Amino acid sequence: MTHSDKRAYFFKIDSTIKRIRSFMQKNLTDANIDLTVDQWVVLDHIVPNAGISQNELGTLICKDAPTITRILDILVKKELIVRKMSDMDRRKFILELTPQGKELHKKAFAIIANGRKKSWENLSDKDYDDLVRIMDTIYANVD
Amino acid sequence: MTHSDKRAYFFKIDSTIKRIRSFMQKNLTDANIDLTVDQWVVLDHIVPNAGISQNELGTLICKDAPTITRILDILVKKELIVRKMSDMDRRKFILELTPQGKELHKKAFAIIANGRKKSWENLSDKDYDDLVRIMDTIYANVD
DNA sequence: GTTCAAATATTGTCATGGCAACTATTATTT
DNA sequence: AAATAATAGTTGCCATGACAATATTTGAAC
Repeated sequence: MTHSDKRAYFFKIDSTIKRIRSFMQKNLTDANIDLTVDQWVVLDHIVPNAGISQNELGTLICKDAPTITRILDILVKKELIVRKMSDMDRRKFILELTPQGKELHKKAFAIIANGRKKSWENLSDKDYDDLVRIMDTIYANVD
Repeated sequence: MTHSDKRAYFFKIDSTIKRIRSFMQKNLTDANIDLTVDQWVVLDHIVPNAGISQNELGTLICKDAPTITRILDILVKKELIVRKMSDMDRRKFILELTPQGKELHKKAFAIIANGRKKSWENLSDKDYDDLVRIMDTIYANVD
């Protein structure tokens, strides 16, 4: 890798991820879905993990505890999820989607899936494997 | 690309970039350099572009005008850069590093260069080319 | 030359992210 | 059992990012 290449790679990834986020956000907004991309990520990870705690959710989606708290506050206010006290451990909350939450998740999923498809056009399965390997390698290098 | 792969790629990139940023930040902080990663990026792009305007800088590093304004406010307060009025166009500022700014940039550069090297271990030139191509393709897809 | 449109920068609001401090609860140690 | 440590979650502060609104200045149209 040349010197100038080394300079650019953080910035390259950073600007691309910002652009993808903005694209996904626009798709959601255009579909009249009142969710940010991060709120979507949270919703989408509660669905297959009903009853998950806030900490577990944070670990799962790489967000720290304060960020989880604040996103959940918003989702509760929007009546998309509920925090239930855990009987086992009264420090914990049990997270679940409301009926409206499930409905909105379903609607948003179609939009997001379409966005993922469009954003990956002209790229192959091997590209995907390479991307994952490169991301995982960097992740391990900076751990 | 399989369904489950499609689901994961935004999140994969997002969490990796967060980790890289945190790694670079720790390197700076450990070296007693009072700069955030984004403040570093701004400084580092004024150096080879002395006299650049705020808008041009924003375009260069993919940050919007308000973000540039606020990061520059901080850098001015830290006495690392100065905003000079443009004689050609009184709407514009001309950005330059102070002597302290140049000194800190030099010190930070060594830290960042080392971090880049470490973060890219076990990856090849071809990996870099692939990463850039994939990022550019996605960027174009969502444009 | 005045009017209108565009460009530059700033400010405001809200969402997210990192960090530290804090409360409440549970687990461990003795 | 009491003291201590660890865990779960919240709140505060500041930096960044997206978006909208604004002021100032410049450029274009007439």
